[in-house]
Amino acid sequence: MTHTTESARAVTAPGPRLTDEIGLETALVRLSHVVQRVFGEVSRDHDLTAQQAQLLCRLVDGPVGMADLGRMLDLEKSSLTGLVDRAEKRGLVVRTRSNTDRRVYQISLTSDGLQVGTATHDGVIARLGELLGDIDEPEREQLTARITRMIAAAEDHRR
Amino acid sequence: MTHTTESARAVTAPGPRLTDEIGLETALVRLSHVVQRVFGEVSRDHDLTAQQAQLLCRLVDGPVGMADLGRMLDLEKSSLTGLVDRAEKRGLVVRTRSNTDRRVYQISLTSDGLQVGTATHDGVIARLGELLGDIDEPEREQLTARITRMIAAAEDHRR
DNA sequence: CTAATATAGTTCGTGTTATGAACAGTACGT
DNA sequence: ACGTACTGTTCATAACACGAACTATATTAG
Repeated sequence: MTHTTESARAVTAPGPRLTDEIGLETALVRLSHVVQRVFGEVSRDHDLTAQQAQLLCRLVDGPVGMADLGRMLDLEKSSLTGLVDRAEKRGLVVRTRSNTDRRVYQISLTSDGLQVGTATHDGVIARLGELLGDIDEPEREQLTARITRMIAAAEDHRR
Repeated sequence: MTHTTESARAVTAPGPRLTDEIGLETALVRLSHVVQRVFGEVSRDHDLTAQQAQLLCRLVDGPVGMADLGRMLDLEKSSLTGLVDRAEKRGLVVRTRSNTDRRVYQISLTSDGLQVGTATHDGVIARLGELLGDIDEPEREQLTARITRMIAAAEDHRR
């Protein structure tokens, strides 16, 4: 039987495989990393953290309550409170009590937030467009469809 | 002329567009988010943070120096020091001085690290496979090729 | 060979991100 | 009116990430 706690010894690798020939799933992981990096770089250009930028991007289509926002961003409510706090302190975002349900705060962009949010959003889209390079319309649509299906599957899996 | 600093007023959105019909670039952002979430969930199942899991996954093919690791993970060296410190404290990873260059530390997995690293890796791949659903070989290859090209483009862009 | 420079990592101080538990207020069904 | 569910905050804690300053080793120039 194997024991879980090992002495701190290095273990030599089986075979140092080079970067060639990666599978689709691995490619997806790498791609995700690339997208995150792009997001981070563009955000930094606008003096935002990646998370703040994500937040702003989710608000450009209109105010959203904390709970919905938490679901969108996959954050615990306490995490979101902090994120919104900092964004509010920077004047990017405002909390407004809902009229219909006095528990909920509607989070909306200030005009500063809208400006920097759309700028970041557009920047990210543009950079991703560059990375995509030349891609004809059929492939673009097929790709979009495939990804959309994956996202839907992930959404399903969440119940 | 517009001034950068605005009073903290909410700005009403132009048009609350629903989730239908998103562009490819946006789909990529969402997909990236999904992949990150999967990574986080699987990591948590193995009592790892997403970053620790990323670290381990980068080491399964053999030891890597801190500098290379930093480039792989896109981390400043000071950030990486902390990440490796915590991983080492958990017995997942070991630092070994290189024989040829006595400045560099080779980071290698312990057998614990190898085990949990491959388990996490396999888990992520499996979950992504589920999300991909049925996909015939030609499309799979086309998709892999497209993504690989994007990754290469990103690598290029970094100089 | 020595001096200058570059590279590998760490340490330290600071700020951000993320979580869970405990809590307060509001809505809603019975 | 009561219990329950939901919305959001506070608090304590930990991981994460960065830049500047620093040590030590390697490399290059003269």
